[in-house]
Amino acid sequence: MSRTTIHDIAKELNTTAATVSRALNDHPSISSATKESVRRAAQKLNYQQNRAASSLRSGKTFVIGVIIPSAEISFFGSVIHGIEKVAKSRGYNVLLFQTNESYEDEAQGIRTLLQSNVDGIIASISKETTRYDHFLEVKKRKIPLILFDRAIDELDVPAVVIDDYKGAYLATEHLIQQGFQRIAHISGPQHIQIFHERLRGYVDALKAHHHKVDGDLIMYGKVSIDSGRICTEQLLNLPQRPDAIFAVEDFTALGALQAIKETPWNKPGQIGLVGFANEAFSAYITPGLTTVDQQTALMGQEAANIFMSLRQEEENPPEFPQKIVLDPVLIVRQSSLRRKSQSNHGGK
Amino acid sequence: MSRTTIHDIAKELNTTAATVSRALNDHPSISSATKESVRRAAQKLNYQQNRAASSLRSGKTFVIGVIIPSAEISFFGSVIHGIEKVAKSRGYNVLLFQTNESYEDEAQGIRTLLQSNVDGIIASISKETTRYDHFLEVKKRKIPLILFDRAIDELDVPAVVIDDYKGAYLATEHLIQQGFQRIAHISGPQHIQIFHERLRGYVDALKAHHHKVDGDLIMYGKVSIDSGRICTEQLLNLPQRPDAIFAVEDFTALGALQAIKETPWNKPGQIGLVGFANEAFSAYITPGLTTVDQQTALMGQEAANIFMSLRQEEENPPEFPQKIVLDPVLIVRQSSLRRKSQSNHGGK
DNA sequence: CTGAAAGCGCTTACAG
DNA sequence: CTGAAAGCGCTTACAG
Repeated sequence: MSRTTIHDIAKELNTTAATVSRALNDHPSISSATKESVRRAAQKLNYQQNRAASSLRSGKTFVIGVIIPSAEISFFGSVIHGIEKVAKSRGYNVLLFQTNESYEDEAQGIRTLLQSNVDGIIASISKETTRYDHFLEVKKRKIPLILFDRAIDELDVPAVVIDDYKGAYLATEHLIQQGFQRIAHISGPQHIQIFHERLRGYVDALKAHHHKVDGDLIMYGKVSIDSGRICTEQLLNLPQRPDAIFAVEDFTALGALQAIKETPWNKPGQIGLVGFANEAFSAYITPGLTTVDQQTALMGQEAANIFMSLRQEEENPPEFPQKIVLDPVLIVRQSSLRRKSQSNHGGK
Repeated sequence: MSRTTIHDIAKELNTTAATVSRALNDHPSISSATKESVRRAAQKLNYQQNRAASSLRSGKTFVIGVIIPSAEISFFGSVIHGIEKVAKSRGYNVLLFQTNESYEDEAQGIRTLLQSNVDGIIASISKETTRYDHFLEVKKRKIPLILFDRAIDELDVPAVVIDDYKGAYLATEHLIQQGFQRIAHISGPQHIQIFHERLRGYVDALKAHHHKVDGDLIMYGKVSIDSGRICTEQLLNLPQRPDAIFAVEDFTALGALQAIKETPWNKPGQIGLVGFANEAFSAYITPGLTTVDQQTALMGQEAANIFMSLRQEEENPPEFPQKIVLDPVLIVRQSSLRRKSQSNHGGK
């Protein structure tokens, strides 16, 4: 009792496999009567196409390979969601590979995806990766490669990123508009581009609103809860202490919040706080954390959309790789509202 | 400049494709000298196996299909992580399909995976699904099917679940041991098995410790933040109000926490609280939420392990499907510690 | 509108 | 230990 093939259907209908294949693929030169009877027979015999055979012959697999550091990180889970959603709607499937931030695993992943003849690869580069030979191999084989979030300009491939500069600008401007006067920033390592961009956005927003940029108010942390706490303690001990803090991302902001809460002279709402990333916890801590949303699911969708458009233009690919820069979205919650009580009363 | 095939390697070495294939697959009857030279030539020519061709001929794809409601839910992201990790270590890849809790999408997913000739399917059933014909089709084709978390006994297939009864028992016992006297439970809809099991665990723990089971202290909520808040307000207005609450899951617990904080007469630490699921936010709210961890990544790993063992025993499959019940892990944080100050001072 | 035939790149039973 | 040959299930250029 082996699987039904197009030959079984052909036999059933006294026709040939070629006709059956064409009918099932809705080939224009097949009469609609034939198509109808083939479809009926296929249904009756419970036929399922063998994709391996189809792709071996046609060269198309309708599979998109996705390479991410870890599906356990909610950011990537969300991006995968967006990618798979678009892929499915266009008849594509997603083959998933995790790198655990390792270069070796990433190179292995690329090899596997090439062996699987994926029609394209969407990837976010591992932290550890500094050589790009595996990605160059993908380019050499003319397989569409799209990067997201952690993009590498040097590779000269399409990418979807978020506008970190603008997100930081919006966050800082919001604090200014709330009336805060001395706004500090806890940044991260400057060799990582996104952190540097956020610092630039902070500085430019201050300048645009004629606020002084004070080097004492800029800390370089290690991007963690502990680091956020430590930097904040130092900031609050300054002779001229800040009245608001923009943290480079939400975990840093969380540490900052803990330090703020422990400060004896602090009253709720006295020190403004904004984070970045809109992590899962940000809405649920007290006070709710104002932050910058990165539109993660949209990022995945746009990456998949670029892939789809590359498929269309296969014969004459665009001269310059497309780069999509997503707009960050400021999410205002209680942590940045000035001198208001933090009671949740009546909140929902 | 098309891709290198085994014929190219054979030509290079004046041998045949058969020998090259055997050498690359480490076939025992090939001399090690031949294997070595084939491998070298393969490397030199940058050969990558064509998996479509291989699996068309051999019938094995080394692909595991995974069906989940959504990768955006951190629980599933974490399970995928576990599955992919084990799969990769054994040379398998993961083909991902999301159902968005829809029966139609789920059936479509199964169809796609069957067409892709996956070697096995690991799935968590959509909330909407009440017919199982698509899963029966998988069984009929003798393709290993493993369910996790949302398992269906009726299908009679292997499954990995968590022991909800035990998790609830541990949570309740912990509150008893902290010295709380009147412990309430906010449950969920009883037609969903996991919620019913948690209620049973709560009741049995009370009984085992000679606590009275008071129907007034058992609420049936809708499993959401709002519902947790509403149920808690009602509980705290009882003439004989509870001094601790075990919530059916962390979002309900979060709502409960909000209600507790707003209660005027409440002092920190006076009302004990435990949740269930160890959601991403649970560690970061104030006070930190004591909860029950579901070992999500382990759940994925175990599901993948079952698949691997089924592969081994392909010829004589086990008579009864294997069921793995994972041990829940109680994570104690501040929300359940009795009459202690909630200061974070010195915490890390 | 349909058929006959070749071939995608592998694997593997059979023969030596 | 290696080779010749068949075949997995499709698709598609060519012919009619």
